Amino acid sequence: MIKKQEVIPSMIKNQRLVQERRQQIVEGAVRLFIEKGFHKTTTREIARECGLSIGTMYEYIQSKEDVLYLVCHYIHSLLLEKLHSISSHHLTAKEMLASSLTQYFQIMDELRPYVVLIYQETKSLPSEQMKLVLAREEEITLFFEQMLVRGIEDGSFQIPPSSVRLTAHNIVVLGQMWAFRHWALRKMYTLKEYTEKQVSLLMIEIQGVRR
Amino acid sequence: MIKKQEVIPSMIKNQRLVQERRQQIVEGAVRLFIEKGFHKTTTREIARECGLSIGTMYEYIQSKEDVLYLVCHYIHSLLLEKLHSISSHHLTAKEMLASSLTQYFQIMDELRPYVVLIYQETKSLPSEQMKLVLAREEEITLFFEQMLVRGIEDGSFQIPPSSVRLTAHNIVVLGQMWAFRHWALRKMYTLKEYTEKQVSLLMIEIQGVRR
Amino acid sequence: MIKKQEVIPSMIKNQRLVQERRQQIVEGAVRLFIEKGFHKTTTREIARECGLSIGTMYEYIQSKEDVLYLVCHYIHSLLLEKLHSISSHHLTAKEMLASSLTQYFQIMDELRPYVVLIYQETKSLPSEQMKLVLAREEEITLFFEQMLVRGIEDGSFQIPPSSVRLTAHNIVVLGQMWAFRHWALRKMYTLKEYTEKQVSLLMIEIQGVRR
Amino acid sequence: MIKKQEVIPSMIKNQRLVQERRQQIVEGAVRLFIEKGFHKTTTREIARECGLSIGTMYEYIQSKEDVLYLVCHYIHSLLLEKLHSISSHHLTAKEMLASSLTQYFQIMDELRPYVVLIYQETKSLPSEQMKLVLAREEEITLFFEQMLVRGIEDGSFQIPPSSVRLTAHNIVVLGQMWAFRHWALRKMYTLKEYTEKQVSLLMIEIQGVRR
DNA sequence: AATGAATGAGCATTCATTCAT
DNA sequence: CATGAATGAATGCTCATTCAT
Repeated sequence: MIKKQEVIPSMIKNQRLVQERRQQIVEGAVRLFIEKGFHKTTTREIARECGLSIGTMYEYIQSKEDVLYLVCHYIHSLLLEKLHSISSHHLTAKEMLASSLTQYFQIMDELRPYVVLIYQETKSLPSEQMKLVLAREEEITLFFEQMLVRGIEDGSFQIPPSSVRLTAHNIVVLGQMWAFRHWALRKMYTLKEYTEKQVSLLMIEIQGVRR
Repeated sequence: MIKKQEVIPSMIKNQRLVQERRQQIVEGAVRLFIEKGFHKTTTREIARECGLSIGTMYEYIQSKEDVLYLVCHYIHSLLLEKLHSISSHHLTAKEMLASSLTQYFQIMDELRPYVVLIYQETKSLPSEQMKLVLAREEEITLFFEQMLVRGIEDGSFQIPPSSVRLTAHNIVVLGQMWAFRHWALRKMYTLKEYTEKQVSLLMIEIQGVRR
Repeated sequence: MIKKQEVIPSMIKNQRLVQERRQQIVEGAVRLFIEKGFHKTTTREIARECGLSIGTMYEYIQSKEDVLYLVCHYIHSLLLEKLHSISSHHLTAKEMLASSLTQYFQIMDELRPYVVLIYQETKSLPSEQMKLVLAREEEITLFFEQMLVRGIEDGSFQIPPSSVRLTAHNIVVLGQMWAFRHWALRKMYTLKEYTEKQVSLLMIEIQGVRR
Repeated sequence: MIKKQEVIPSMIKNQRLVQERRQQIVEGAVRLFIEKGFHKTTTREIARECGLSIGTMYEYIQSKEDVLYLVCHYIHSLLLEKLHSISSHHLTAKEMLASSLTQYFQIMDELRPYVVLIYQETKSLPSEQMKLVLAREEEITLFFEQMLVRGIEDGSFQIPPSSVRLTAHNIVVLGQMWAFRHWALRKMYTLKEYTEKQVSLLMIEIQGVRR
């Protein structure tokens, strides 16, 4: 599911090296993109930041947009990895979901600048790569959707089938919201407070009261 | 509330002319920004699109970022105007809110590209202007917050005071979500379905079940 | 016939200025192209040579290839202009042709570097512009073709119709040859000697001996 | 006469290997140069096309210009080889020349893209190598010059000594013209027609009518 | 002898902004 | 007030060549 679908060609043959150098590039670029945005970051800056010469960097990518794609891919990988490592050895489906949500909100807090970056720069990708990134974004939704489906199947949740996906979207968005509205939310709530309130709301939605 | 807080100096004295020309600029720019984004739009294109010469345009702004600020300001004006014109001659606070939410979702649908633009380009503003734009964004939240407060005061809603603002944020975000996740949501829901489900969820939140 | 078919768009509105500046560009570029060839000349060098800033130069052209096109166009204009100003107030068609040939060879000598440039760089043009340049090249052939036709019509020349165009091509090429084989020819012949011999040969061809 | 005048140093000692690899390089490069020109072909492309690594290729050349020189040398070798293999077991000098001319025109047709390449890219050679290439070009002229001299000596041809070399040049150029003016000539003549007309013209020149 | 990763000077081109008219 | 020609620093990207392995 988190398959590394590398669509970007490289001039370099040694695949191990390609992986390694691209990791370097991504790590340098992500810092800069967060700090000043994709458009205001120059390829020269990226090269300097990741310790490669401009020429060498271009042996591993084809265009500046490729760097953005690699960065988005990397962020989604981080996110999906953390998501899938969520511990779920709980007894009831309800408990498991609540715990997952809490952990998800925690992740959103940790990756706050990354989440904002994805939100703001995905649109700068060439359409082909944008599609791939959006597909990965949907994977996150799918993660929660499947969790919900399991709860429905064992009778724990009462969400009508037509609402399952929307509920998953709501979960995802209310989590990301902590990142992209942080400028406002932080003035009133701590992560803990925010998490408690939103999880509580989502649990109501999931238990199907009045739906 | 929708006070035109003009922070942008102009070379031109005649204030009526300044208003008029800036409206021209905004209307041209917004089309282009939606189509190709702020960074990929050139000042020349903006001038051409709004029927001014590049020189004349610069008599009314100081930098390209000013245009972005004017555009953001304009979008928020549109939004706030529509929001404040929401009809509210209903009997109960509950009914009034439900109707407002429905109308708000309708507005989000109409202004979809504008909402997305605000989401993606606000970060390109100089920090001073970004603050002003975010303040206007909070005004939208405030609109719903006040509506909730009225409902609480007359006993219709049971939201703990500490959650009022968050609920307002939730309303705003679940509305904007129809715009910025439209690429995924449109595959499953019509605006009507989306509105019904989300309004229903928000009404539960507001009526304070298990909170 | 020497119609200035300007196909190259410019950012500048004032057409007189466009003409003037392009003339500047062409005059600078032609010197450099002759000296070092099209590919080894940089746009910065062209700008410097013609006294424009690089930015200003690009207001009058769209690409480096455009400069090459303008240069080719200019050279053909020079050539065609000189060709059409060939005096031809002679009595017989035969005399007129001989004189024209002599003057044509004289022109080829004067424009030697230009002729070589056209020969070597036309292929670097985008195909659309190459076609236009080749069409102008054919105009030169046409010039002699028409002269031959007139001589045939009044009975002075005995060239079969199917050979008229080839004869015109031969005239043109034997003239250009003085330019592009000059490195070898100059070792043995002066322009005068070369002209006499080739004109004499061409006159035989035209008088149709054994054809 | 077709002596391989190797002026290009190599890192490799084994001369047989040097010959072999350079042949590989030339065969790859000539295809690319014809297709897209010398300047628009990259060394990487040449290496790929000839099946060598870029590093290996550079063991056998010193610069990209060296490849161009090798290519020019190769083309001249092809040309001179074909030229010298022209069958000449005819009786009279006149017949022999006519046959040679016909076969030469045939060769020019076969090698059309090569001839054009030489015409357009020789100027890109460093002057030292350009001289060598031009010397080989003169060898072609010399081939015909010698044929003419033999005809003069046995009384078959009546060309004044001062015109022999020019006549040889004319032969060479009228042959090459079929290649470099093919874009125009092909519209009116087949190779056969072209050959007949030009050979006929050249035979007049050689038989010295009115000279 | 072969390889291919690394280099960075250099290139064509863009574009926000200015300012003389 | 309006115009649009002029500017040049800055940008993304290329590619011939080298050299450690």
